[in-house]
Amino acid sequence: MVEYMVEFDDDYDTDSLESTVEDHWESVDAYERTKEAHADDPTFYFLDGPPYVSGATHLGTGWNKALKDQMIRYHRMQGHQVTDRPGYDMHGLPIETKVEEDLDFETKTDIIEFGVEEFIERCKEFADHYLNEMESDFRSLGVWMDWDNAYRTPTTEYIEAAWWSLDRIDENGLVDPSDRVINWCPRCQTALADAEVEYDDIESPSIYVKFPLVDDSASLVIWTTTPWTIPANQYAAVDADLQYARLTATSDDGAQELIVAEECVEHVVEAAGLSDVEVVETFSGERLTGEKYTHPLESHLPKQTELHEEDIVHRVYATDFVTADKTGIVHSAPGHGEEDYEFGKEVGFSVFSPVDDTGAYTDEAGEYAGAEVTQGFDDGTANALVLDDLEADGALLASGRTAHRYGHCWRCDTDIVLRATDQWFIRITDKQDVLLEQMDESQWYPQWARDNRFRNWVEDARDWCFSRQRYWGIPIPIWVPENGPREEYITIASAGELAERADQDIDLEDVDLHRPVVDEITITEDGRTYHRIDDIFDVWFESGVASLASIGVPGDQEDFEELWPADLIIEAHDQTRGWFWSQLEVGVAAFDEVPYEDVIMHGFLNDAEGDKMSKSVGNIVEPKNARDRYGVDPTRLYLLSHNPQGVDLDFSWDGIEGAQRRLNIVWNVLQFADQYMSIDDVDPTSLSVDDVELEVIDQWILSRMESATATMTEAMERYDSHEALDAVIDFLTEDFSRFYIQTIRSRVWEETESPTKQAAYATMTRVLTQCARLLAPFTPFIAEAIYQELDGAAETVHMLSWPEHDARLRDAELEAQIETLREVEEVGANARQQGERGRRWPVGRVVVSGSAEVVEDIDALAPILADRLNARRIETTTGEWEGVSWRVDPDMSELGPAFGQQAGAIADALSKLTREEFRETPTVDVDGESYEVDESMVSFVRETPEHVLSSEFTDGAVYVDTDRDDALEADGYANEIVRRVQQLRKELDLEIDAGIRTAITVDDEGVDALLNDKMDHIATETRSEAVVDSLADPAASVSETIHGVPVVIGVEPAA
RNA sequence: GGGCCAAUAGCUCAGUCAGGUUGAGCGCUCGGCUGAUAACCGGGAGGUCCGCGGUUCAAAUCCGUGUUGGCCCA
Repeated sequence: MVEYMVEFDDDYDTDSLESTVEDHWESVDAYERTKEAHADDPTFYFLDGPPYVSGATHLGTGWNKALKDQMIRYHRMQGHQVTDRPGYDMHGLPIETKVEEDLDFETKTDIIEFGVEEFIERCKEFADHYLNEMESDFRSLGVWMDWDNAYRTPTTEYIEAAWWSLDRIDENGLVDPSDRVINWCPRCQTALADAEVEYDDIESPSIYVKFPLVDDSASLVIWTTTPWTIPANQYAAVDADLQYARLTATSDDGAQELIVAEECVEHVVEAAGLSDVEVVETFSGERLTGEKYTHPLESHLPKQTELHEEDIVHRVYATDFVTADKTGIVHSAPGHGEEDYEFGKEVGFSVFSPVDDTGAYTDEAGEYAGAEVTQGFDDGTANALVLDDLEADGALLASGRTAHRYGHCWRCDTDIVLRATDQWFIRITDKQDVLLEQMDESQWYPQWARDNRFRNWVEDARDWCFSRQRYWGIPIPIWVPENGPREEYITIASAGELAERADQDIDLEDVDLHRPVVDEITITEDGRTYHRIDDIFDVWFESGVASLASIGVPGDQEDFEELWPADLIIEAHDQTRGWFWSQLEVGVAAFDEVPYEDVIMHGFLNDAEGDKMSKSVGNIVEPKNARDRYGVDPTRLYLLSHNPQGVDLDFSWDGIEGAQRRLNIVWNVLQFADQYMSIDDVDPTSLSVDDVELEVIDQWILSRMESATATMTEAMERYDSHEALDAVIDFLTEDFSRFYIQTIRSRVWEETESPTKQAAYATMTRVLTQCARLLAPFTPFIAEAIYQELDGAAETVHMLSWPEHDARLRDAELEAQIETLREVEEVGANARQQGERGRRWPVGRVVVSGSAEVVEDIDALAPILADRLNARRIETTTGEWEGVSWRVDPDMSELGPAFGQQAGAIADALSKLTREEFRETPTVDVDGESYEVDESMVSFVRETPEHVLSSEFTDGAVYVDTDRDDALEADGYANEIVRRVQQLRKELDLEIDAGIRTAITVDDEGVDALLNDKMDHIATETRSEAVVDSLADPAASVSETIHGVPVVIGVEPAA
């Protein structure tokens, strides 16, 4: 017996198998050995996209990591030293808000009172906690990454990557301190990136407000859903080319003289309930430009009176953002609207934004100071106060409510406020041509993700506001002069540089560069003292530097030269606008280069109904649920069998169960080989297919394996990994288990040593050990088990190389022959079934008719076919079977082009003909018209003769002759008896090679006589040392009627 | 409101690029086979190829449009 290093159960028990394999990996340091094995190979920089560490992982994250693990393992096996540091995104507002919730905080003030240092410590603890949970989930899915060396955003290493990148971007002249309108969360008191704003339908005021013109008796009518922005109004916008109308009308408030877009008159009349409407004149928007108006709330807003004095304020401007919607005139508040702001800047407005960080009006808002700016209607809020005054002052033409989409903070759901604030920007729009060019340098799988989705996004890109007014993040390394201006800022590229230039002593070994520590550091140069700005980085900027941080840049410039940019990244399609983008932005802004070469963009894992998995719905499947129920390999097989390129996956437990079933077959195949080699005391490592006499079926399975290997390699190279996985699983189940193993059973069941057995063992060993390697990237546990069971020379299968294609073993002709054989077998089985002839009962002959090729193939393989169909003889003929009649089968693909609309009717007529009739007169009459049909437009199908059962296949037909004689009957009865004895052996739980004594009583003289000659055969097949008339006290027995003949069988173990 | 992706058997998916009577696996059902197998083999039932319109002799496939779901954006 061979001593195996690792012992496995006979059954496919994933729990025990996986823990056995894990123990083995640990005991031999399999992961470390694997990396060592590739230490001198060419490098391959795989970059892990860092998942965000808050809350539990769901199986979609598991899918992502399984895909990564699969590619890492594959590239290693292909001879690469693969970078495999996992990453974690640990900073940011989500964690801050969770910690705030834990501490019952309401606002930022609470944090300051609590102490920033302590708060940051809590955030770190929170992040570490979830990091550990996630890591354990990932590891439990068999993912091999460098867990002890993960890159994490709060480390000094990572912070330096961000600092260094910003410094580079600044050198490129793209850093821009600027006040701009941004999304602001009043609760979190910070700017939000566009990506951090979520939209929902809410109800808001919908109001029509009159702006009385100064040099005209009419009023402009504007429409808005944000009454609170009216106190900040500075101008009104129209479209120069749009037609506007002056109308007179009567409302509840009396006579009105109004100006709105001509197309909007009807709408306004209806909304305001106007009567006696008369359009006095129409004119282009151009004519309105320059008109001065009076702010409708001027009496409540001393600041507006002041602004009114400025010539440019409270005038009408022609802009390109006005459409003929609602009134066709837009009230513009540059402090609170992005387009309003951009245009206002061009004209030269000084921005007026009377809203503070908490979302309350400032003193500049006059009597409204302190009121809360929200989208609601509550008493005392800005909207309510403004509405009341507009109405009281007669400026409110109409007021209602409207449901529309409005943004809220992704973390705390607070309605966002658009507001102009001092922020820091990267002017990425300056680089748009480089962005597009570099985007095209990367290869995306699927390609449409790049050419449609991503391009669309990049073309619409806006400048990047990277500053955030929060705590838990990388501090922005910008120091500004104490008394301004902030445009004269300096940037710091590393901790070392900071230590050199700082006024304070900094212990580089020990310093934590987070707030508040870094806030205290000042720099004094040339007589000026600089203080750090309070802001931290947008977390997307952090993720954008991952390609640097994960290889230790800027500290490790050597790796930067050698590895960067990354060879491959793999994330889901939500990252088009996320990490794929933030990386491109940083890469281009800092280095004019895209930081990744290949991108696999996979889909989302949705629930069984196709709906998003979400915590609130409660339909989340966690990795450990799947692992506990079906095991890691089945879960991975299920996930990895799906297209990894852009397509969503609807989760199903049945799918995992199906995967488990397929692996069960793989396991059984291993057990089969293992069992017989053990009985024969054969050491699989001593066998080689080069040293045995291979039979044709052995050659075939080896050829098929090489074909599958080639298919896999080719599919993997274009990242169609699911096709690769399908190929090996298909090979193992369809070809190896269902065909090869079935075919060789009689060869290995023989008790004596034989060359044919050696050939089968050598073949099975070769197939299984190679498949262990082919399975390794996908189902690492069962792959290891197979390898250790049959070889085990290396510590782990995962350190071995991907199988190279062995052309010597390929035989395309033989594969085609067997393909034909299987087709013939299938239709033969079909014919047999029609004849109700069970497979234990042999038939006299099977005739195969078909093309010369089919006949040649079948002749070459006749013994195998005879065995599988249980037929005495296989006959072949290229001619036709006597008595077979033929009818005409029209070919629509030919008739269609030839006869157009008549094709259908012609086909109907043709199908009524026999072949003879057709050949005699190849014409049909349809609607009195006669059509001549060429024979190439039809084919002929067999009419089966009644006494022979037949079935057709592509290139021929199979006829099963069910005539029987005594010899055939004898074989049938013998097979039935053998089968029952085997069943009894099994019931007795005998060793597979144990001897027995068997008693057979047949209560039918004729059949009994027939069986006389078969007793030796029965004895051999059942390992019976003796077949006797009766046993006094059989250990097991069965009494049954076989084809109407009562039979009693008894079995006992041989002495 | 916009961009992208998807919709085919009860379920999960091929087939769509390149038009020619839709396939597989699972499930169901009937039968067969079995000393590797909780496995396997064969037959059968099961389809408005999401709807509508167009192009064409011919559309699951191409075009237009709508619906539903997903991702992203506004």
